[in-house]
Amino acid sequence: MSTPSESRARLVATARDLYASQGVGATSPRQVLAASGVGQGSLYHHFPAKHDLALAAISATVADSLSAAARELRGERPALDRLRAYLERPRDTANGCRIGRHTSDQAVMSDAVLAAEVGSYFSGLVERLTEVFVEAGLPDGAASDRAYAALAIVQGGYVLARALTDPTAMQRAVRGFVSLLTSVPEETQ
Amino acid sequence: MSTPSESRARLVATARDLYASQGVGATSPRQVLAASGVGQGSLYHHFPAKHDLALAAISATVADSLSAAARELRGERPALDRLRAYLERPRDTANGCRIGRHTSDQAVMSDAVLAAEVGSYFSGLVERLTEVFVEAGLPDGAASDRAYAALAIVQGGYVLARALTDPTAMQRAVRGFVSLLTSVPEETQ
DNA sequence: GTCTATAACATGATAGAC
DNA sequence: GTCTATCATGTTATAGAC
Repeated sequence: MSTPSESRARLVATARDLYASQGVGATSPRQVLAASGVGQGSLYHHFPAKHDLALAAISATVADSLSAAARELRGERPALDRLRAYLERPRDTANGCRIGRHTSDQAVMSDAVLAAEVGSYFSGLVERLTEVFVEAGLPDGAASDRAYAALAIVQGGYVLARALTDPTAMQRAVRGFVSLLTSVPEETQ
Repeated sequence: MSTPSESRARLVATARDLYASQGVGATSPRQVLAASGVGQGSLYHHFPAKHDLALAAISATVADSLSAAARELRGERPALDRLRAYLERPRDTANGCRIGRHTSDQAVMSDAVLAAEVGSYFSGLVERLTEVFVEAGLPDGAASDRAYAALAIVQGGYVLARALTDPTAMQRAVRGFVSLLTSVPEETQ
């Protein structure tokens, strides 16, 4: 950030897009160059190695996605309404989760720094979701389990939608989960 | 299958292992050669292109996993007991789902034949799971939604366990889901 | 059916001028 | 900070002998 150059910003933005649609391992520095219109020398000036570009792109996406989720999950409405809105929000099922997809990407998971970045996204989400279930009246242990389940529904929904090339797969999974949540008797909520 | 050679079988077995731990895109033919101990000429004799080896390996894994799941999900015990056993079965959370992980693998998803193979795995599982929920007394629509949810829990559980490098993440997600299933009043089951 | 050699190209990165 | 040129290595095959 010493010199917030235009090229650097374009490289990161382009990398984020390509990583979202192709993954990190399948995206070469050359592809980022071509798509961003920036020259070869610039890339290696700002990002000495592929790792550095990946770190900049992934951590920016993690930060954006985490703060968006935090915004959605707090608010005035009842806790379970916010949760439901979060689960039912439209998602880019064609590409899968921008962060979650990296769990199958060797280029990310074999790099301890990048893998930690992915981990921080999910531990952040687990925290937010657990808070919501605690606010809804669940004891800590049950709230935590349910937070993991809610997150798994979303991540698994992406997998199903991609595998079946059917965006409604995500909606069905969410509906199947939400219908259980809302039909549970008050005292066990 | 015209000539069931030893080399061919070893190549497929090695490819299946490497695909499970690294993905398809990140696994080069050379790596398969080295790990299998087979020579270069043999590979390209049996599998003219990388696609052909990938198809053989993926379809074998799909067939195995599907028939294992079908075996687990039918039987004498009550439907929801079988479902619960299926969800709680130990899984290789270190590597993720052997098939599900391919939904983030460009080498697989950009190849229509390989992508269809992945799709057939999930549509098969959805069918089996829907049957179980129908048997448990749910109307068709709700049974289908719940099948998608159950599958998403498993696939999402893999993603969480990998991201957090914590095998218990899968168990928590499953527990959060199963606790909802079993606390729902009889008439809505 | 298996071997060795090698081709054609992409990848990740460096060198040095401007 | 950006450019062009180039490099060593890996990848996906092909060729042709055995």
